[in-house]
Amino acid sequence: MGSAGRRPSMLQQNRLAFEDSIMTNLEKGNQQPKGQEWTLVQPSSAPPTPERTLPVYLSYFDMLLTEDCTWLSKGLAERPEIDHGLKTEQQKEPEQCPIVDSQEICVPTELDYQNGVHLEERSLEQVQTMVVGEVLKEIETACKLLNIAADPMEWGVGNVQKWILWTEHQYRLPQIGKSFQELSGKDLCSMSEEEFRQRSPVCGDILYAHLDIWKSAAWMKEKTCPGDSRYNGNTLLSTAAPAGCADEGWMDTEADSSCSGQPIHLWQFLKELLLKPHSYGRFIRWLNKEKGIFKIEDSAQVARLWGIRKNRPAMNYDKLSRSIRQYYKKGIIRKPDVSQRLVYQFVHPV
DNA sequence: GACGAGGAGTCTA
DNA sequence: TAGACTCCTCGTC
Repeated sequence: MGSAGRRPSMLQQNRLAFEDSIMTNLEKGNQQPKGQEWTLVQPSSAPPTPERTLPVYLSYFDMLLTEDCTWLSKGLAERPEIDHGLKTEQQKEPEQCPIVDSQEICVPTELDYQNGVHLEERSLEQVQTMVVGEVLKEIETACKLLNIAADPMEWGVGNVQKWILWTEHQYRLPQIGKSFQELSGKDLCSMSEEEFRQRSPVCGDILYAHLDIWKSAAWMKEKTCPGDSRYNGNTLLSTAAPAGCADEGWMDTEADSSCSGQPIHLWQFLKELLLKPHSYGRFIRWLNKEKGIFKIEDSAQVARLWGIRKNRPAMNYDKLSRSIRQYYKKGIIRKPDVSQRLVYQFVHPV
């Protein structure tokens, strides 16, 4: 990767190695477990669901790689007169390259326009960069949700189980947590793919691939200069404040538990879920964000996520709702004026 | 049956 | 000790 004649910096080399790792493992992670069938996920305007995030990324990648990039490079080679048009278009939409330094990755040089191969490489880089950014955001979200470190080497036995439970849930893998009981993050990281397969013949290799993505992300983070934000689609790799601390207005100033380092409260957790409608909108969503009114769409899933977060496998909605009702007295949550089932309201939305 | 409300005891950081 | 978990009863839809 990278244009000829320019020597990549150390940071670039790290980034490229990381991208390779991500792309390789995404393909592995996209495999379906033996005996299970995944429905084909078509790239569409619909937001990725939690269960299908990686397949969606890969579908986008496949589509762009096999169709768009080929068409683009061929077309440009044959019709040099449209080159400038493309350049203008790319400059118009920098948000399509949301992660990396635009000078180095997003904006092709004149030489690139004269060489379709180079352009194809750059298009591939852009797609990879986009995919990597989304994966990093996913990891960041998971870290917040599970309250675990981004680096698997730092995980204790409980954290490993949380991560496995989350991965099972996220990618609809069969239950394999028992096969990896009493393993710390270090133990997990020292295992080979073969050892993963031995512990879980059905999807050990997939779990290994997902772990490798996390390891790669942690490695990249370690190599990245403090404060460098070129990879933080939000903030995973930045030493600045976490993403949730700055965006989305009133919610994050209080709700994001990762900002405070304090044990998370249920009301904070609910706000965190509400903050990620693209991931959890099917489970919990705003009815009226200004008034703080929200509805739990899938009570079992919300309870399950809360149970994972708090390491309470026996959590259910009955218990979760009891905790919510405790907030009535404290003036944190109440039932809306027009009471509806599974609908609650934050007392102080602003 | 699922959900909502609330009492009361227990656990845990 | 506060907050959350757990179990329980009772009422409503």
